Amino acid sequence: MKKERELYREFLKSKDLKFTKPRLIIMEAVFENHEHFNVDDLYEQIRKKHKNVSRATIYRTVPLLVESGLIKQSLRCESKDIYEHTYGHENHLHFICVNCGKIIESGFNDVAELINQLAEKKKFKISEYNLGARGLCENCQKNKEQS
Amino acid sequence: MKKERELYREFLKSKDLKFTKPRLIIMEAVFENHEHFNVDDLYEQIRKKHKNVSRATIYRTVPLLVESGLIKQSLRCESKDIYEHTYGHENHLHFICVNCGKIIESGFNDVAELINQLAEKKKFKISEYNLGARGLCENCQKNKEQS
DNA sequence: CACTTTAATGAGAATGAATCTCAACTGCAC
DNA sequence: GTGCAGTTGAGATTCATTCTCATTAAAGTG
Repeated sequence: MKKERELYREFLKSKDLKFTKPRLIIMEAVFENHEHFNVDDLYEQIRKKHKNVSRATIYRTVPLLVESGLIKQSLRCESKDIYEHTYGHENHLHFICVNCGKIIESGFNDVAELINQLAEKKKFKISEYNLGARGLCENCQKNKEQS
Repeated sequence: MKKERELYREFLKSKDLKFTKPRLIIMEAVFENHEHFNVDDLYEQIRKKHKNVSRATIYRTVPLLVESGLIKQSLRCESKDIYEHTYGHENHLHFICVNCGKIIESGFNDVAELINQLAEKKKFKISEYNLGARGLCENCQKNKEQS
């Protein structure tokens, strides 16, 4: 958390943006818990402690966190944008259960390299990539069988 | 197109759904041109020939085409859901230019297998997966350098 | 520390993609 | 052809996200 905070502060400074209270509160909330979140959940979480941080500010701050490289946008889930931590986390693959919304992660090594090779061939400059699969998690498979 | 149509008809029958004129018009429009589309573009395209097909019907029909396996949902682009053909097309990777919206495709062989292996480990049943990268296409890289 | 400038914030309004409603319509089985 | 359940069109509605604007607060300067 300490390091994230310093990186964030430096990022803001480099962009001539102010290190404000709401921006700090939101950043701390992001790194407090989950590795995946959407703005709505984040808003609820922040509201428990800070009644006066508005949705708009969260929507304005999350893209800053993305630009700073601390988090990245992930696949959508239930028609909401979701985000995940990147700082200190390896690239990974998401298995998203279409029934219960559960997100299962799985590491991989080779895919990143493959993608980079292909991008180079197409002269495409990657800023971010996503790899995700939708389907049913173990539990939901069992439940479906029964019914 | 013939085969798509037959597959679609069979699919509808198997689900006790009717093979209606709007469902045919929409399906034909989908396979007429693009391999990538969003509902808005599809609506405009259909409107040129058929003034009385409504947006709602397109929004209702596209999920049927997905369920039938003829198309699948792809990564979002410019805050709209986009879809791509699957029938007769191999799996591929998308490079999406965040500047001009261009979608560049690239084939791959190994990723699918890797994903399936990982899914099996996690006992996850995949119905569909996506692999996409955002960044800048060749043109937009050049333009950015100049300005 | 007070001052000044300029960006950032909160609250609610606005936007826009996607979904829903419901009366009118149409496949299709008989 | 008849009947009926599933479909449709049009517009209303929803809901995530973005915008507006008056108010507030960083943070450099003297």
